[in-house]
Amino acid sequence: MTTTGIRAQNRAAVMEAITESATRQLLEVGPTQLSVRAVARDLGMASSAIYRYVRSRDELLTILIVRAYDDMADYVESKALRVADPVRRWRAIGLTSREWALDNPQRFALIYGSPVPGYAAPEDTVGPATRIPAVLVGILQQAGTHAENPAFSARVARSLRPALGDLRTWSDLSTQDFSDASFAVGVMAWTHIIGSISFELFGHRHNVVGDSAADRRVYFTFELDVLAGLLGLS
Amino acid sequence: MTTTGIRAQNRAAVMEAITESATRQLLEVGPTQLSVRAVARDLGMASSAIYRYVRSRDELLTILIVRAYDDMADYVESKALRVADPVRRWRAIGLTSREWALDNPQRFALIYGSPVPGYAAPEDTVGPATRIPAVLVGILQQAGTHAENPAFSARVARSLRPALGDLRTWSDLSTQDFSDASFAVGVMAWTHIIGSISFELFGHRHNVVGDSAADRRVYFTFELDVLAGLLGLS
DNA sequence: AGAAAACAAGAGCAGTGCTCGCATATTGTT
DNA sequence: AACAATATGCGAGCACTGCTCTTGTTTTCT
Repeated sequence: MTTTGIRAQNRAAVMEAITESATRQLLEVGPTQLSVRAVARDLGMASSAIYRYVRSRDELLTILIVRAYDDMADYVESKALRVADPVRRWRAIGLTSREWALDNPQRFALIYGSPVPGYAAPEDTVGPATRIPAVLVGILQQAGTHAENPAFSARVARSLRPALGDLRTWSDLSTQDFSDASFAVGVMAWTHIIGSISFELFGHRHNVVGDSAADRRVYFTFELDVLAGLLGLS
Repeated sequence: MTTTGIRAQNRAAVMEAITESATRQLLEVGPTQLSVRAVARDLGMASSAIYRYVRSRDELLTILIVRAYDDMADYVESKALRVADPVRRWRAIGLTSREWALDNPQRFALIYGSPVPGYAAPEDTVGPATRIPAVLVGILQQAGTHAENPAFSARVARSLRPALGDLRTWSDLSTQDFSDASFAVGVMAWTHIIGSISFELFGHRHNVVGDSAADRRVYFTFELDVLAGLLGLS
């Protein structure tokens, strides 16, 4: 095994130190101001040495993106999977997602704000990015097909179904436990959670919802309840 | 009048040339890569001369932000205000907002993505930013209080009302034409429009909704219809 | 006409991402 | 054990960035 080699061990340690220092800088100055040279200074090594471990600044940001997705999913799962009731689990997903975002605004902006690298979302990110939505899918499966609102179930059957992605990507269960309508509304619900948090974090709630933390939380909870109705959970 | 002075005229012309060149660069390379020096090069002037017209790079970005808000509102208003029927006007707001965003992804990211300057959203931006929501508020006023869904009207009266901003900021009409519940759901609707467009533009619809432009449009229209039901418009 | 203000240009500072050549230290192979 | 291949670290350097300061010129106001 090469893992016992001095070099391999050291490499892993340095790699960890780089991401750790970069994460710390990210929290302080934000994604746009994150500097490879500053990370090198922080670690006491030459700036050129960093490039032995990280191909470019964009690759460093990609690493931070993956870690942010995973950390957020860890946090949300640790709280939401405790509660079994579908409605309460749904609310837990929303509230803990928002909590994590308020505690890590720069990291939230990194993953859900405007993409900082050119445009390519590397494949490494899709797995961690879908962990929380996967929990939401589980709720909808558990709750059954109650989201079959006649108002749009006809529309779904007619034209929406072919526009949706493959449901089997998201679950091993048969599709009869998880209708297209539920999936369509579930995507809406997740979109709204992230959209609302983004609005709050990026300053678009000014003069719309009260500025206090309590007001913001009340309104967000209201949104979760409306969405629960849409999901057929209430 | 100083406007007839050679210098004042020239200053206005240079100012316009700067923002015009900056906008062009914004479309090409995005907000993060926008460079003051490149604008100066494009205009054939020394880089230091730009700072006679623009205090800093952030101020230049703020100018572009205001223009983006205004251009988007111009476009949406020019289409949506043509149709009188509330439901159709609502759909027009959503569809034309998305159209503008797809045609101007970098400018959309500039105003609705992660804030590029430190954190301060200058006061100059709140006016242009609320033009489209104001149209939406007009629809809700015209449609009356049909959004009084009993499911959450009680909740609104109980705890949500004090968390909302002052309605009078948004309209001259009396509040009896425009309930708190309508306002609360209206904010949700606008939040969702921007959130959904952001998801689509920033790559979060991968493997969720089909990749074709037609699929994306079908799903977005579905969202608009669901929201119309929420708004009490359908 | 002369003072005051506005403007343009260049040099320069401190910082950035990234590359290249060179020295050193650790590996794998004869 | 000796040697070659490889991995790592360092410093210099390139081209770029935002921004400031000084110097000289042009327009405006008194």
